[in-house]
Amino acid sequence: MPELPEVNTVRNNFHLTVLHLNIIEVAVHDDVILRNSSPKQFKQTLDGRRFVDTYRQGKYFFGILDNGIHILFHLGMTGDLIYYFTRDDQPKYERFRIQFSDGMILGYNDPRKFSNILVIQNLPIYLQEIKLGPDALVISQEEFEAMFANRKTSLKALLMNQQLIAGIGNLYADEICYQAKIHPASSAGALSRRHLNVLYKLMREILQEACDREAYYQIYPDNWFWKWRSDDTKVLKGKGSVGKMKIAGRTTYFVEGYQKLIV
DNA sequence: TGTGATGTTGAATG
DNA sequence: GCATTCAACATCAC
Repeated sequence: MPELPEVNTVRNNFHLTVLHLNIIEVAVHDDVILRNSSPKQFKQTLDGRRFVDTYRQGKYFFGILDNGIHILFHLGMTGDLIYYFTRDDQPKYERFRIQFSDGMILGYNDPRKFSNILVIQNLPIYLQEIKLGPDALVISQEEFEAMFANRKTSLKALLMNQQLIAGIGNLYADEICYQAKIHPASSAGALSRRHLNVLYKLMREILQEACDREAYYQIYPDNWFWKWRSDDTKVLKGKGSVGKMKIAGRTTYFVEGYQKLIV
């Protein structure tokens, strides 16, 4: 689920549903994803409070309580926030739930339990500790271009490095490389100003478009890569065959020939 | 039955 | 200290 557009959508929904509502009950079913608090501490932190605002940087989404404490909801690979009213609708892999004064329940669902739920006293210090880079929709073109200087790593690894630029994961990295017609294994430091210009523009376009469509894949534009990458008999045939390889430890799809390898 | 999965991290290496 | 790579994390679904 969760790269920048997905997390942004989670944030928007959070605003539309539970912001400013009083928290009346918190229940923890599986505490593995609570990385710096016990279930008891977690409950005490939330009980009787309200979320009054949120903050998102890359894939890091924070709910801000009325006493200034931040709760990080990092969704990992499979985390999601589900809203419901009756127990029948409780999601199958709910790890904890927060009930609000209007009866709405926020269920935190995460089959794979790679989520990180943290209680954070001081947001700036935390962000500094994890050295989180600027959000991909906020970073300036100058900052973006400067990241690439003298980098030995691959384009894809750079795009997915959250300490350099926050928000891009495996799927959107492939999409950006495809639309830019640049091979994801290209050497980051070897890209020209022109390449970087195209990459920056496309990165913003793709992420913004995905945010606008609320990360709802089915209504993404037809010419996007993700739709066809597993089916090279169709749209991509005229461009080349779809290649698959591991880059930066992740399965990577690209179109041979069409995406130029720059080294 | 194996394999891979939209992420991060800490250890290991250079 | 910095840059980079990669196994490990825990579990489900095809």
